Amino acid sequence: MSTVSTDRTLARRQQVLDAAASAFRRRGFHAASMAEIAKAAGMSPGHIYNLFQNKDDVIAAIVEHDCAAVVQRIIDLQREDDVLQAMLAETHSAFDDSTKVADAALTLEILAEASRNPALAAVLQRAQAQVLAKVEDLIRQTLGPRAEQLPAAEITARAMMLGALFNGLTAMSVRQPDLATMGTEIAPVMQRLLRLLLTP
Amino acid sequence: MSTVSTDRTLARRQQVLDAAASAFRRRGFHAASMAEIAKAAGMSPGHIYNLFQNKDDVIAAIVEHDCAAVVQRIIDLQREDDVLQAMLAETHSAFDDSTKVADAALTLEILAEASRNPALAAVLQRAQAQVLAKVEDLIRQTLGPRAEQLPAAEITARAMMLGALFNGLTAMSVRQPDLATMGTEIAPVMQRLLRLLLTP
Amino acid sequence: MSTVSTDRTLARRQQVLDAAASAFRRRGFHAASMAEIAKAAGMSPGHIYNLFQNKDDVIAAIVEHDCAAVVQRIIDLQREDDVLQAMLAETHSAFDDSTKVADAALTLEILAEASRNPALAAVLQRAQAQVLAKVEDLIRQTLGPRAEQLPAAEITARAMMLGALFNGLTAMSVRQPDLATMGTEIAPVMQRLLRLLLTP
Amino acid sequence: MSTVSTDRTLARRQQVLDAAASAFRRRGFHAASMAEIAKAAGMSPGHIYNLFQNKDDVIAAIVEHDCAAVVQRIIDLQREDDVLQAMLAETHSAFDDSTKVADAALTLEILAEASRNPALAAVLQRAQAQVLAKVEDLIRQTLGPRAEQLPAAEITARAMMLGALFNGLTAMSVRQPDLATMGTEIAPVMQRLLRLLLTP
DNA sequence: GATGAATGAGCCTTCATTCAT
DNA sequence: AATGAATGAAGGCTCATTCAT
Repeated sequence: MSTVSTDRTLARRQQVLDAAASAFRRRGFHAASMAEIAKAAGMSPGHIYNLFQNKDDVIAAIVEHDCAAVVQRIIDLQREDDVLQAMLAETHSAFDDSTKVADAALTLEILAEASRNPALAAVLQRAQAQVLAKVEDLIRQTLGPRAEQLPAAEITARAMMLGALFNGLTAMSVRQPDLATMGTEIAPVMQRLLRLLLTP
Repeated sequence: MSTVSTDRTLARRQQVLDAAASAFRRRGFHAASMAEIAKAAGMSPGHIYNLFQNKDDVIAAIVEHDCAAVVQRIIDLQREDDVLQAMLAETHSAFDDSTKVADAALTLEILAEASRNPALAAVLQRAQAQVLAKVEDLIRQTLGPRAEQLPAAEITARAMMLGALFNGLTAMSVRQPDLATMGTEIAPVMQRLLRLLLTP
Repeated sequence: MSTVSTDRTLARRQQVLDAAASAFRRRGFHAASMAEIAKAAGMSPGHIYNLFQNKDDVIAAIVEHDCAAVVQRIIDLQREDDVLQAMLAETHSAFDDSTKVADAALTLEILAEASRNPALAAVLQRAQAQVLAKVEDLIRQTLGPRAEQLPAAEITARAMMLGALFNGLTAMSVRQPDLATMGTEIAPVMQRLLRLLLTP
Repeated sequence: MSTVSTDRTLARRQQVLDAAASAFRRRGFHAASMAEIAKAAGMSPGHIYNLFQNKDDVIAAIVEHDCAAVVQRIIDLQREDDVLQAMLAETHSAFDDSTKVADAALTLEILAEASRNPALAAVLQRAQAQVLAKVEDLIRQTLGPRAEQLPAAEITARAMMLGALFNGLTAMSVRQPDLATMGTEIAPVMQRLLRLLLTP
């Protein structure tokens, strides 16, 4: 593993990440084989080991990449006129959008894996720190001027609970897939919860 | 696989379930081998297959068993004077209690597995239906007489969000294990959320 | 293994033989498990080992039993007015009768097994000696008075070739199952071959 | 499993086929383990699965290879001055040649296997079609000019019975290995049968 | 940089057989 | 005589990883 990263190398890495993300989402982390990923990435299995240390290293890179995507989505959210409404829409798609459901599976598997793999846990925590900071930003924004009256710990706690809420919906989308059927009923309750976390 | 279950057979099954639950919690579902479980259960690998159809069947039995435990915990909760306080205590232990953290890993892995294993998904959904009903009971109780004024769908939605909240905390305990350090800060926010779900 | 054989024991043995023959025919010798046979025979797996030494011993007993059936069929044949026509009918059923086709599979498997299992080979050869003798009888009968003019070795050779012919048809029924479709075309050729072996 | 086959890959495949054929002949299809074959082929068990889909695929390849060998032997036969005499020699070797006897075991086992394994059955039937066609050629040749006067179905029927005869001898070589002792006696009868099938 | 042939440990599962009762 | 719980060796197969080229 050389530390120099030419453009070419970076592009090759990205090919692997794209292929792996797709394979992991489709088949799960354990079920997706390196051979399968290599094929989808248009290179030999051996070469993946020139770009990544091992399979765990690939998933770690994906976690970091996904984290960036989450951060970006929060940034997008900040630009919305009605943040709360936008979040509700997010809630719905967690159950309706099949892509999101597939994502849920991978997210859960990564969390499970991380709870037993310290290296992955470290990556996840670093990523989480970034997301948390961004969510705190968002909350400060929705709070408006009164944000300054609240202690930082309160903001952090709200951000955490917001995270718990969305992660929990991911879990529930597996536990109760038929949720989608009665999805509309959830909105008002979710709305009240969000308001409680986002407004003074 | 006989359908009759003598006391002896039941005890043997339980030995496997205990050994498997421990192994799954310690090493994960995929990493734990049947040989390992058999050894811990004090029997031969082959004999496990006289008691269970296969590895999936073992995890399914564990899911059902865990579901019963959750239902029981809710029943215990209903007997508490201050349900809300008891729930807050539950929240804390999710981060402090190392047993709970180990449980979290298994829970997440089961959810991930279920999202790609229809048989397990079915078991999980059946279990979930029971838990949901019980949580609705609990909510009706905390709502008191005004429960009758709320539509059933509202109660269900609250129960679901309560589930999401606790499942979300499980996920967050992996994402941010250092949460325990600042655990106390979370309590007030959690308390407000719970009150919103449990009171009129 | 006691050497005394009460009526009850004999009956129990027969139950096993019937169950085993059925299972072997249906699933093959290797694929049929002792547990499966025990169930079909209405007894425990363990008890089979009170009646037979092992799985090979069961198949050996079946071979002996089948041999007796073959001998009986030859005796029946001898009573026919037109032996040759009766044999032709036999030829047809080898392809048409699905029971016979299943038998063919077992016969072939037993032969394969015997070629590597000396004990089974011995049983098979003893059985074969009986069948051969009976076929020689049959040939002598069809030859009529002129049988005495032929050397014994000639009769034996004819009997052997008759055996080869029928065993060969068994093999061909696997190699070319579509034979049944054009079965009628074979009759005349078979008839000539049989006449060559059965008449002076 | 790539569809391209380099020389190297082809050679490796052949190593497996040789090792497997030997192991199957020596120990039988079910008794021979992939590990055993891999060792004899000078490679790891895992690598066999880069060259063949599974154990069945290996036996299928052997069947195809053996079929080609049979076809070749028929071609050789066609070049003989006295086809009938050459066939008689073939008959003898079926009992005398220990290689042939070992072959017999494998042949029988393959037939048994095929009768319960549709994929193998398909391979066998395709192979058989080729052999049958070649035998028909041979018969036409021995019939000489009069072949044209016979209907195609008659030729086919003769070819089939010829196949049955040789397959039957294979079976008989297991049923009655002592046949070799009196082998000479069989020749005249066999000769007459062959003449009946090969001449007008 | 890139290949892909090759490894080999390890997994789940089956099943003939035994033995305490 | 009869049970059936229990064994444990063995089997086919997968796959992350390596390394000669």
